[in-house]
Amino acid sequence: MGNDIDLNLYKVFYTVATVGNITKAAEELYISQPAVTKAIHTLETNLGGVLFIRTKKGVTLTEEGKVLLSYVKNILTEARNAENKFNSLIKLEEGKIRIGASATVSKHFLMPYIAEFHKMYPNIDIEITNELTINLISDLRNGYVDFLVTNLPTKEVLDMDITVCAKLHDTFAVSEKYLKKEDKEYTLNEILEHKIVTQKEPSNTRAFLNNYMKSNGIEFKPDIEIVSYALVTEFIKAGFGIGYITKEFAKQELETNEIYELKVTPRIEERELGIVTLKNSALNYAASKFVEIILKDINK
Amino acid sequence: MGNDIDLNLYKVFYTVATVGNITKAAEELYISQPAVTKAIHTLETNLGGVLFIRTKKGVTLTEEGKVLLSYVKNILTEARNAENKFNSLIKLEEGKIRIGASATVSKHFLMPYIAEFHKMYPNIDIEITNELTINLISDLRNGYVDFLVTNLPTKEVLDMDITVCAKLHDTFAVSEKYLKKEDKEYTLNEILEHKIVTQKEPSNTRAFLNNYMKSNGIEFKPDIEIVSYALVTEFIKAGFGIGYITKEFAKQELETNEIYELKVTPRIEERELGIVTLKNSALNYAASKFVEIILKDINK
DNA sequence: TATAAACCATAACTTACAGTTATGGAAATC
DNA sequence: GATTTCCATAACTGTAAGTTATGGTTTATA
Repeated sequence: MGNDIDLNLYKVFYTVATVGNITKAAEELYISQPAVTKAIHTLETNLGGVLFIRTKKGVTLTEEGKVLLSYVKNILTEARNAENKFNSLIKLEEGKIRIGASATVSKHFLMPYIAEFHKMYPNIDIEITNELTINLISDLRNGYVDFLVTNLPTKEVLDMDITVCAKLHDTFAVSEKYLKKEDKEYTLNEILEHKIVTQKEPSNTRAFLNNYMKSNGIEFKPDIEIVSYALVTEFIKAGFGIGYITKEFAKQELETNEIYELKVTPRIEERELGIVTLKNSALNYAASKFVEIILKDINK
Repeated sequence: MGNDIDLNLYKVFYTVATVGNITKAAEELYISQPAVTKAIHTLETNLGGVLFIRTKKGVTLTEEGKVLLSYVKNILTEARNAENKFNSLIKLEEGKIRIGASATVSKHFLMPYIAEFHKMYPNIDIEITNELTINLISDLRNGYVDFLVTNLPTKEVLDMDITVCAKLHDTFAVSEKYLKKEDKEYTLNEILEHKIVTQKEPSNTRAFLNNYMKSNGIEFKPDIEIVSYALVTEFIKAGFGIGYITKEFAKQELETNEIYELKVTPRIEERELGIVTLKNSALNYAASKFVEIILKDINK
C-alpha cells in the first residue's frame, strides 16, 4: 500500500480546514504559525495542488480541498477509533478469554480465579470449554481457546508451553459404608482385594493411575469405570468400593468425612496442574492477566 | 481531533504485519531493518501495548495487533483514495464545471470553447445554466455555478471579480424587406422614425441601449420588445423594423446579408463580455482551465 | 486618517528524531 | 559444525520539522 503522502500533515490540514485560520490552528496544535504555514505548503506541494485560498481573514478550502477534507475526516476518525480500541483492549476494558479445562478443574480449581478476575475486569467475556484433554489440545491448536488448564503430564505437546500452576495429590478413598476406618497403612495388594472405582479411559487421572499400577508390576482392571470424575466421588460416597481421587478436588467430602483417605504404600506420587499455551504465540492481554492471577498463588 | 499517534508509523506497521518479517518489510519500504525495528518499537510504546510476537522465523501479530491492523487497513486505503481522488481532480480526469451564461452568450460565444475543452478533458462534466444575468448573479453567490460569462457592465458586483474576455459591438440592423440598403450614415432621429425591435427589459443589452439613448437626450420607447435575444434577429429578418443587436452574435445573418448593419451617429460604444467570479473564492482546477482557454484568445 | 490588530509568508537558524552503519546473539537450515 | 536468517542494540548522522524574528497587507478602532 504505497502511500506517498506524510499522513501526519493531514492532522494539520484538518485543523486548519476546520478553524479556517492558520494562526488559530497553530495554537490548537501547540506549534508555531510558520510551522503550520510550512506544513500546508508541503502538503500542497506533495499533493500537487492548492488546498486553501488565502484571504486576509484567514484561509478557506478550495473545492478540491473540500473533497480532500471529506477523506481526511474518515482517516482521522478511523485512527482515533484504532487507538481507542487498542487502548481498551490492553486496559482490559473489553475483550474475551477462552479457557479450555475439564469440568473438574473448572469447578474445583478455576472457579475462584474466574470470580476474582471477573470482579476486577467485569467487561471481559469468559468462555470455558469443557472437554477431554485430548480434545482441548486440538482446540488450542486450532485457536478455539486461548489456553488450557489441565492435569499433567500431557503428551504430544512439543508445540506448547506448559507452566505448572498447582500440585495435585491423588489418593485412594472410601466411605465407611463400604470399609470401616482403620489407622493403618495399606499395601497395594490389600487395596486391590476390594472393589475399585475409577475414571474410565481416556483420562489423565486414569492414565496416571495405570502408570502407578504398572510401575508396581500390577496388571490393573477396575471394577467400576465412570467417565465423569464427579460421579466417581459419588460412587465412593454411596459405598460401591474404594475409589481413586484427587484430594484437592474432593476437599469437601474429605473434610465432612463422607469419605476418608486410605494411606497406601508405595506412595502415590505428586501430580501437577498446568497451564498450556501454544508456542510462538502469545496470550492476549486479558488472558495474560488471568494466568498471572492464577500464578500468583503458586507454592502457597 | 486530537490524534496522538504518528500516523506514518502505521504504514510501517501495515507492511510488517502483512509480510510478517521485519527484514523483508524494510526492503519493501526501502529503509534499513533497524529503522523498521525502531518504528515498531516506537509504535508499541506510544500505543502502550505489544503488537508483534518476535519469533525466530519473523514476527506475528498479537491478538490486539490483529485488531489494530483491521483499522490500519481502512486508514491506509482511505489515504490512498484521498490521494487518487485529489490527483484526478487536479489532473482534470474527473470533475465538473458549472457555467452561468445567457442563451445567447452560450450559443454564440461559449460553444466553441466548450467543444475545445470537452475534447481536451472528456471526463469533466459541463453544466450550463441559462438565465437572466440578475438571476445568474445570485446563482453565483449561492454557489450554484462556478462563474458567469456575461455582458458588462453588470451592477452590484462588489463581491465579485470581473475579467474582460471579449469586446462586443452593438449596432442597428435591418432587413432589406423593411428598408432598402443605402450607403449612408444615419442620425439617431432618422433611425427612430422607424419601427424599433429590441430585447425587453431587464437585460444587459437593453440597459446599454437605454443608456445610449438617454445620453443622447432621447426618451426611448421601442415598438416591439422581445424577451429572447434570438427572436430579435428573427423579427428583423422578417422585416418588422430596425433592430438593435450585437454584431458578434449575428455574424451569420450579417454575412449572408439576411440583415445589414446601419451606420449611426453618434457612434455606439464598444461593450465587453466578462467572466465573473466570486471574490475570496477560487475556481476549481477544471473551471480555471476553462477560463484560461477562453482568455488565451483575448485581443485577437 | 493615523494606529493598532489580525493574518499569512518568508528567512535564517536550531534541534529532534528518522534514518544510517556496524555488530551481536539466537535459532533454524543445510 | 557452518551458514543463513532474523531481530535487537548502540552509536552516529542528516534532514526536515520545528523555532524566532520580521515584513507586508488588509481590516478594525480610536
